[in-house]
Amino acid sequence: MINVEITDDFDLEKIAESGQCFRWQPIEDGGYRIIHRDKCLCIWKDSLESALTDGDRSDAVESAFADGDRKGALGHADIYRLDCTEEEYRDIWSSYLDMDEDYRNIREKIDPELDPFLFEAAEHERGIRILKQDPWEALISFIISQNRNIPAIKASIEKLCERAGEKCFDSRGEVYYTFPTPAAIASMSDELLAECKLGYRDKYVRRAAEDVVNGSLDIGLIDTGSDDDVLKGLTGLYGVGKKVASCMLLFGLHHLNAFPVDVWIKRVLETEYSKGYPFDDYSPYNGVYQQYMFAYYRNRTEE
DNA sequence: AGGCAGGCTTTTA
DNA sequence: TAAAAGCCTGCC
Repeated sequence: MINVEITDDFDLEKIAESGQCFRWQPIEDGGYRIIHRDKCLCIWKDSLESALTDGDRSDAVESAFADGDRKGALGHADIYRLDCTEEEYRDIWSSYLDMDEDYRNIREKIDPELDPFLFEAAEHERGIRILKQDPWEALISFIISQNRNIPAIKASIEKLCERAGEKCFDSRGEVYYTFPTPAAIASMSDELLAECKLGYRDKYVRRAAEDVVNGSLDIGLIDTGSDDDVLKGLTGLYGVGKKVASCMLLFGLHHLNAFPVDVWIKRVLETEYSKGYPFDDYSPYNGVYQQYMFAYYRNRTEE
């Protein structure tokens, strides 16, 4: 168990509810269990007070930033408790959580006078980050996502993992399943795949898995060339249109300028930006702002 | 070539 | 019953 000090925008619940990841699970004491590749992390936000009284803080706390001490001294800092080693945090989780990116800086580029809607959205959704998820998992997850709401997506993905993923145990002894490899999905029977309730998308998922197994799709080589080239390559896949390809770009390949347009964002563009959206002004962070608007508009209209 | 209608599985609200 | 982080096919 380690403590990590985070000074940048970072909100576990907002990330979990943002719709970019589908396997973050709320656990006891307001924490979350995160599965990434074959690893599992339990993370809790601690109050600064409890961390201070909990033994020697200076030894226990690892700064999330190279200049964390300076930022921590100026602004506020939060302490998080993670059930991993310092090495695992440095090598895996800090990268997965995109801790090298300064989201506060990205957020503060928004001019409240020029773009009050985006400013309001970003203020409201402050704490969202763009995770560096496994590309294969992101591709399949967003193929599954099409024409379904988020609870339904989560249910299908969890069923898929239970049936074809690897069974593991977290630090609390709870079971978790890894996201299935292409080979594991390709070898599923029709009956087993049908149990995941993918509907008409099951053939897309199976095809993607088969394409990787037979070598016609190399996930490691997808991200080569210009953004347009990568997008073109992705939309060539069966069941992958512009929207799913954009999600793969943003959430699987971490192109922060990718801008997925789904039914919610379409409404935002129609109602709030009928005279056009200034993509050029927001490059290369269009995808980050998209996440603020997506979450904000969705939360607001679901009230 | 590019656009549009219709169909598609199942869950959620 | 309509809508859901859409896409494919067939047709024009």
